[in-house]
Amino acid sequence: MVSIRDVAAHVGVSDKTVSRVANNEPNVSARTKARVEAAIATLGYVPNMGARLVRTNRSGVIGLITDVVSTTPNSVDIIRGVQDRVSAAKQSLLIANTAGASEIEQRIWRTFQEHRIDGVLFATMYHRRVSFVSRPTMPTVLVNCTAADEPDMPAVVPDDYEGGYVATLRALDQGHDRIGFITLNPKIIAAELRGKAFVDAMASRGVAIRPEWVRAGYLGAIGEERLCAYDVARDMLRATDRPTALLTGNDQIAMQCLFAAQSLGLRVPQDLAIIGFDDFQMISAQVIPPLTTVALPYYKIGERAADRLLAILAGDASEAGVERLPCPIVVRASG
Amino acid sequence: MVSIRDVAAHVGVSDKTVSRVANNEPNVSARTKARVEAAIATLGYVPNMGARLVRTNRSGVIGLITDVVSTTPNSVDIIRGVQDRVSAAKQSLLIANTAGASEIEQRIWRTFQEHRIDGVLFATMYHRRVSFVSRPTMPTVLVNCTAADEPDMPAVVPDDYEGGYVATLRALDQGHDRIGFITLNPKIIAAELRGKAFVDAMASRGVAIRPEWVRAGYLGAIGEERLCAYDVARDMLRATDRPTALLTGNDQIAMQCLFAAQSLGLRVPQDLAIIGFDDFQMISAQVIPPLTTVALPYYKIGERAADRLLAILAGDASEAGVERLPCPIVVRASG
DNA sequence: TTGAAAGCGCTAACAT
DNA sequence: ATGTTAGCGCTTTCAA
Repeated sequence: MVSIRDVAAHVGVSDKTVSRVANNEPNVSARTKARVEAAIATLGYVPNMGARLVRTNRSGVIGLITDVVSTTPNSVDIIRGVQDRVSAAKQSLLIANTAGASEIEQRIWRTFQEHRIDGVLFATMYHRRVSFVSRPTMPTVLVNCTAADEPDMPAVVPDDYEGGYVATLRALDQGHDRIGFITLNPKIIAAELRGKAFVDAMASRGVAIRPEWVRAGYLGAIGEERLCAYDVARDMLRATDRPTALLTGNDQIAMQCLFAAQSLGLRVPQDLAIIGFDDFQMISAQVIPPLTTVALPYYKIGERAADRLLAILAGDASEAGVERLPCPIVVRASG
Repeated sequence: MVSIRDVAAHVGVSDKTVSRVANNEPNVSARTKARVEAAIATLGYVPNMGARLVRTNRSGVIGLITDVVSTTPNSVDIIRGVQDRVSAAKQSLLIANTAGASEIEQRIWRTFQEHRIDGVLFATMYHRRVSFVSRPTMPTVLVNCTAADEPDMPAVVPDDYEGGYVATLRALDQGHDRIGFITLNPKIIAAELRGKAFVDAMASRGVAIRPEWVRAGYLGAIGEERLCAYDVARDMLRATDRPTALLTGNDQIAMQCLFAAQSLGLRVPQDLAIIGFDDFQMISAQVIPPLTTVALPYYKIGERAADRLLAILAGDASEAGVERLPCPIVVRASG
């Protein structure tokens, strides 16, 4: 590989001059600069980040840890958002995932140290609280999660409360007063927040909540749940005394509600309004009828998290605490 | 950061001895080795890959380029497969995506060179042919794609022909002889291969193909297609002379067929069998009824691609050519 | 504006 | 079995 020295020799200047040009430093005459740039181009010189790291102790690399599980491929948008911002800042992204196992997590932290990562983004695939075995030694921003023990740790999460509120208001504004809610596993933070928002929003309009119309769409513990929304929805909708609108914990639940409604001869949205959550477009946009749903702003979450980490690396001390991003409602045809 | 020299001083040996221990090289007495290891642990020494790279010209990093587009988040499994194999080999993964834009692709190749990547995996999110602006300078394995100009370039792709054949046989074996096919954009390689398989499999049993029952489920050019399978399926199924089984280009098409069937009062699979493709579980497993579908072996594709690249890096010259991985059929309830 | 010297953390190639 | 010397490609520091 051609090194800075080859370029220097080719032009007849010192290494340092080439270094200056390569790093866009001042104090190089326009003429020299042009000659060096020409040589760089003809020789195909590409700087060696490893060598640079050895001197500067800055790798130009940001690490991204995810806990991705095979069945939840939606939040790749987080990664896209991160990537776009990181590469705009001329940094690179080293990615690793824990697959949920903490021994793997240990290995990853080590790998990151070996590469002298500048900072870390720790992303979870659903909004939850995490606790660290050992506190990360490098600047870290949490993505889609918050730290159980350290509330001040920088984090970017969706505003699930707001999203739940907006969804409920949508149903209310459409004139519904018989509103059901088929939820996620209620132990998940997102479910908790959205549930609270549902209660508050209903109360704000003085509409009563019917407890028998609020049921979980999943069975089983976190990470091992099985979708049962179809049966739950059929059960709820078969009665003559039934809801006319259904809020749901995510688009998969909403999809099963669609099937349930159709199986009972109920037209959506005329006989029953259905509102999804997540805006997982592969489902929400392609189901019949397409879903009105609340979007989880994954791409923006990734962007913000990356920007905040970059700010911290640039020495901005003000970047502490949890940031909540709004969840805009996407109106399609289902409710 | 603590360096090899600190460890050496702490134990009272030379740098090189510590280096030997850190790299598991022979010719260190058990006693010295133990003492060095103890010092490494207490001082918290972590080797600096950058420095190592400068000497050895091996970064221990593999680059993964994807062309991921926001609407197709399924093939993340490729990434998981790659990651698992790469980290098993104690290498790291640098990820970047082109978002389809070739100027970005240029920048990425450069970034990879800056980090003196050992090798590259070039992954596409749907099976297609790619052509390179400039031939990659480092060892490369193609993932889910083949090179337009260089048939010998190592590549790992799904065996779409086999998958299409198996799907057709499934319908045939269930006793159907009125089989329709709602396809992907026919310009996509996968569609072409599966289409050929459909023709061949039907011929192998002497069952005639009805051209009016073979129609595209998408409208528009590659990358901008709009799903129209619902309308197409309804059109096909409304006639008295209608197919009793529907093969589909992917699970989204199959899902829309499900809605179409239900809207016409057709029961699946009793009145109409539907077979998906991809086994995108978020849909295939959660639709009512769950889909019988052909699985795209994304995880395995990732694993194999990584293994082949690692083999090449280890000096194995035999790793050339395209490898096709079987697409197993996953039998659920729809057909 | 430019360059010379030194050294970052590590390992290759030799000694010993 | 262990150590010495040199140098990878780069930047820092200081001098010219």
